[in-house]
Amino acid sequence: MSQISLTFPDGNTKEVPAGITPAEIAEGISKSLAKKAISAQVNGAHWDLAWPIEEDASIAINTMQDDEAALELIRHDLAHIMARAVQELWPDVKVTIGPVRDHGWFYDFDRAEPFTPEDLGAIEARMKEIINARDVVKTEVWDRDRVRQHYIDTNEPYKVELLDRIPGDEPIRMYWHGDWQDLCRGPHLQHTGQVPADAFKLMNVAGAYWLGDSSRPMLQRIYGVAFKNREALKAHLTMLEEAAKRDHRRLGREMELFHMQEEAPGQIFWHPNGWRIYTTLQDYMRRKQDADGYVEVNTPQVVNRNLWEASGHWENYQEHMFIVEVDEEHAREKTVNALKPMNCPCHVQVFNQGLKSYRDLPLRMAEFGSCARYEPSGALHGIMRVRGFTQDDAHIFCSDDQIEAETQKFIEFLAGIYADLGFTDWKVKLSTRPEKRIGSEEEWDRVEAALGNATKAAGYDYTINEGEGAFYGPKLEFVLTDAIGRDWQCGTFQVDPNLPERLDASYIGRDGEKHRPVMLHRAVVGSFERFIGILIENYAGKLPLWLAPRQVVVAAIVSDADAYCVEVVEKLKAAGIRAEADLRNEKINYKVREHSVGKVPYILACGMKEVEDRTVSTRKLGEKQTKVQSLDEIVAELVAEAKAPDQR
RNA sequence: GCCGCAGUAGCUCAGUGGUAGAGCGCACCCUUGGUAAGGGUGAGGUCGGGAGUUCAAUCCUCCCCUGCGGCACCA
Repeated sequence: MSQISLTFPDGNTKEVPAGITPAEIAEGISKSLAKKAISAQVNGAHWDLAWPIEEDASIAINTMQDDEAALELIRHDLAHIMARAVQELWPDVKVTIGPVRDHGWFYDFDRAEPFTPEDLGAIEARMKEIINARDVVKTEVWDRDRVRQHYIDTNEPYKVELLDRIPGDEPIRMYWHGDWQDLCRGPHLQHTGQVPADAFKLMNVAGAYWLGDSSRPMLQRIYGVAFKNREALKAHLTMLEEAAKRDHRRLGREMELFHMQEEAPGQIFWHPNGWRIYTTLQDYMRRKQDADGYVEVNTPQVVNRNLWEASGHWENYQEHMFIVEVDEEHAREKTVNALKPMNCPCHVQVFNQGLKSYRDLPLRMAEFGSCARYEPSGALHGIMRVRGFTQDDAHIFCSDDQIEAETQKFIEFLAGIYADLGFTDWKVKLSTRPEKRIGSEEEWDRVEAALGNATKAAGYDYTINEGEGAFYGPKLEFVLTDAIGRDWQCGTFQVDPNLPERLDASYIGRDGEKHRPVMLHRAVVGSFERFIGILIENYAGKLPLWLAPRQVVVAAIVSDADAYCVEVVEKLKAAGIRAEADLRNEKINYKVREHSVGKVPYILACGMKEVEDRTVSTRKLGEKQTKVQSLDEIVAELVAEAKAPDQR
């Protein structure tokens, strides 16, 4: 038998017979390691203890102390255990796939009846029985035809299809625990009892298309979460509760920011508090844009079909457009219009007025453009995904050789805004040429390189989103990570030579000839509606003072202090602070609680002591202790803190 | 759009084949209270919309709308 050389984590090497398994290696090291071992890393790959090693390799034995390997195995095996439990309870259910994901796993089933919450309880109970049975996991490599015949015989059509999708040269592994069998690439634990029985939970059932394809059957997906121990599971469930508390739909109600109702699905009724956030953010963006060389325009909402046909939207985007037909009294035919889903065609119309010179470029045309898109009903989500929204949109008309410089300028612009708004953790993705595209390979090469180079020049790294660009050009996407680790794609930057062509935009070059400009579509926050939702959730409603709709409530402790409270409010208002008095016949405890729930950043309480000393008792949101300050002191402090970041 | 679940007072929710309840909020009264809910009284609902079954429907059936969780979508 041939020998192979294994390298251990400590750098030692050992000659062993080819075909040795990690289980045997662990056994050779120590009895206790053999007992604790759960899997191995072989040349960096996650390796089942039972898989033979046939060539020279580096090897490390994993135990339950190795979090990544342990969680992977626990979650993966739970997917199989759940599938087995389901088939034991309902033998006619067809199994499909069940990958590890996020904090757990999911498994998709084909079953005529929907799973109910009671079913989930039954499945969970059955899973615990399987775990307690400590069934040994067995593995065998089968040849392809045998697997296919097996799944034809057992009437598992999805497995047959999966089998056919496995590349021809990969070994096909069959696993068992108990009598239950599955096709799976592994690795696995050694027996079901290694899975902690009290550290998982089935969360919910949802529909999911087979292979993610909306033309394929809808399956039922059961989601589960799993951890190494019960404490970790509990911590996760607590985290979910905390996340639910910062849900912008809930905070939107508690802070009286907005509401939505069924007469206008996907559109927002902004209340005074919410609209204050909106206009504050928009004012800030306008100042930033003005300072960065943009000109602001405003264009029509309802635009005739002719323009959408010329731009290509009528052909490619019509299903997402609100169509407005108007019977004009004297017209022979109805005129057909659409609410604009995007601003770009209108901006080209502005550009096309009058002859443009190369001296006018780059022309940075901005609009807080109100758009309407008929989003699929299932996509709507609070104020994050809506049918009526306003973008911080702009189009930069420029020549080819200005693309790179404009890209870099934009990234620097965006970075400053994200920092001002409290987001320092964000990344750049470069989406490259898709399969269906226009333009030459040389053009794509050049423009993709321009975007990549500009990103680096601005001081940022990027990852590639292969094939995710628009059909007319590549794009950059800016994804920010919020306070609880969720990613949101907000900023975008797209190179578009297509629309100027379609809408016949041109400028006169230095050579006196007509040239075609390129358009750079760009946005920083994306839609104000969605971005405000992100801000609310990121800050859990505790917005920085400059964005907070109600900045200060002056609360009377006794009614004899009412007049003084009003005086304090007037003084704050005169200094530009958004302040109101709370003179209601309630105890200070009640007022403090209510305004804390309403996320008011500062409560200034005033009783007779404050009246006599002309002071206030300041309580900052989220803090328990209070501070007695003179009127002048608190006004000065608040004025300083309430300044927008660009005005400090 | 697809699968599943849900829709009862402003909010959170309970409930029943015989025209409905709680807590909070709201109004009024008492209380003037020192930093996260003081007490009392009262008002408030076409039980999402439509059709059907029934002597009778908020409750059962069907259709629609909206929301929620996913999936798909996000030229």
